[in-house]
Amino acid sequence: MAKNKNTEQKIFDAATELFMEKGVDRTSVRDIASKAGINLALMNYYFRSKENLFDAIFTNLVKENTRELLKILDSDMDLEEKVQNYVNAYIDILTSNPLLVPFFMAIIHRSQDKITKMKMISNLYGTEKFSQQIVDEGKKGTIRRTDPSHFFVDMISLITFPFAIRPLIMDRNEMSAEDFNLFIHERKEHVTNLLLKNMKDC
Amino acid sequence: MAKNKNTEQKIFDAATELFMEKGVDRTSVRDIASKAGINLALMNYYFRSKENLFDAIFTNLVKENTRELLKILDSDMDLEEKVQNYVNAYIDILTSNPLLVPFFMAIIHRSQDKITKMKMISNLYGTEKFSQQIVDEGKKGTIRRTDPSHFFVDMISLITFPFAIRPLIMDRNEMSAEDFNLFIHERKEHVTNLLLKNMKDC
DNA sequence: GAGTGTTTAAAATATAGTTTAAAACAATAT
DNA sequence: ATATTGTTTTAAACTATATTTTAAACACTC
Repeated sequence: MAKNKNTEQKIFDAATELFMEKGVDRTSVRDIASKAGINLALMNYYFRSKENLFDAIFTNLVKENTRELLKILDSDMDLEEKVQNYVNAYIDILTSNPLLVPFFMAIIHRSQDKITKMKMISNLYGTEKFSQQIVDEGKKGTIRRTDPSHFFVDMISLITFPFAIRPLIMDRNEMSAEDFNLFIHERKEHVTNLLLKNMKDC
Repeated sequence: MAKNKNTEQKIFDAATELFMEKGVDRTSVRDIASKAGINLALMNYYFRSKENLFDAIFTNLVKENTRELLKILDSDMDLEEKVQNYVNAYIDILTSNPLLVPFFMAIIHRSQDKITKMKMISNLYGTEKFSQQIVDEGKKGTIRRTDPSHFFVDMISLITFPFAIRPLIMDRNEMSAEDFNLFIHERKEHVTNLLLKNMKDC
């Protein structure tokens, strides 16, 4: 840990951790200040309010975690390779930060009014190009005709949902954090197969 | 005697709505009182505390919404019919109360410590009997050998996740609430097919 | 050492959940 | 019909904590 991180960054980091762990509403600015080792009022000095700080953190998290995924969707790989890459990359991202999904879920539920936030997560979603590719390959006959919106929802559901219910899965199957990661790792191939098999006629 | 049942129920109902809509932590007891049209102190009179009220509501919601699903899983249908019934029943329940999933997600994230709550949701999960059935039919050769825990996660993910991101789906595809219901209705068959097809060799 | 940006301490607001004490009510026994 | 009792409701107070604002202290640069 770099020891002279500037104060703004310390606040930002501490808040990020706390928001993800305990949820925005159960994190007080005192918690943030004390975790960052700074005075209470500094949060206000750097980010006018808690809500503002939250916005900054949220925007940052979305940017950090979508770039790679969108690049894959927009690339020129064929569908099969693309799905495979997307699933792997997405699961890798989430494995290295298992709280990302519950955090986003909470935000969707929490700030339905704030369309802006919605739009940002929404971009995690399929691009036009990807949808078109599914339609095209359906017409060409390389794959079964598939509704892109259902396909996309399937894919995201299968990838992300296990992280949303991670505590339940771990509890029920008596898994450690490592066990869970193993389980999730298995899902890379499992989900890819499930999705691709469904696209093929048979 | 009739009147007090009324008040208690009014509090219970108002709180249920608010908790599901805005989340537990963003709902104040004053909100509840005003929505229920009762005095602030009555909440404490009937349910000792907000957390207590929350527990009561939560327990009730779980009970209400799992009974039918567990009955299906424990029934003597063959696997194919069972999956079909489960998917349909689950989607019907969620369609008639689209906030159920986000609410449960929030709880999982919110009260990871409270094991009891975990266990309750956990029972939404596959029963032993169902898992065994998957293993058995795999051995018999009626279906491909399938890992029950992955299968179950797949099934729940595909059913419930769309509700967790409902605002996003609606926003992105410019859907009204009705459109969304239609989309979800389509998923009954879609998800069933996806799951069943994957269990067959081909 | 004046001026700048940064940090601290403390006061002022605001809102949360909970508790109290007494009034209003309903049912029943006198 | 009235007094007694237990239940339900009310308004206000209490306690705790969250958030925002203000002003002063510090430290660095020019």
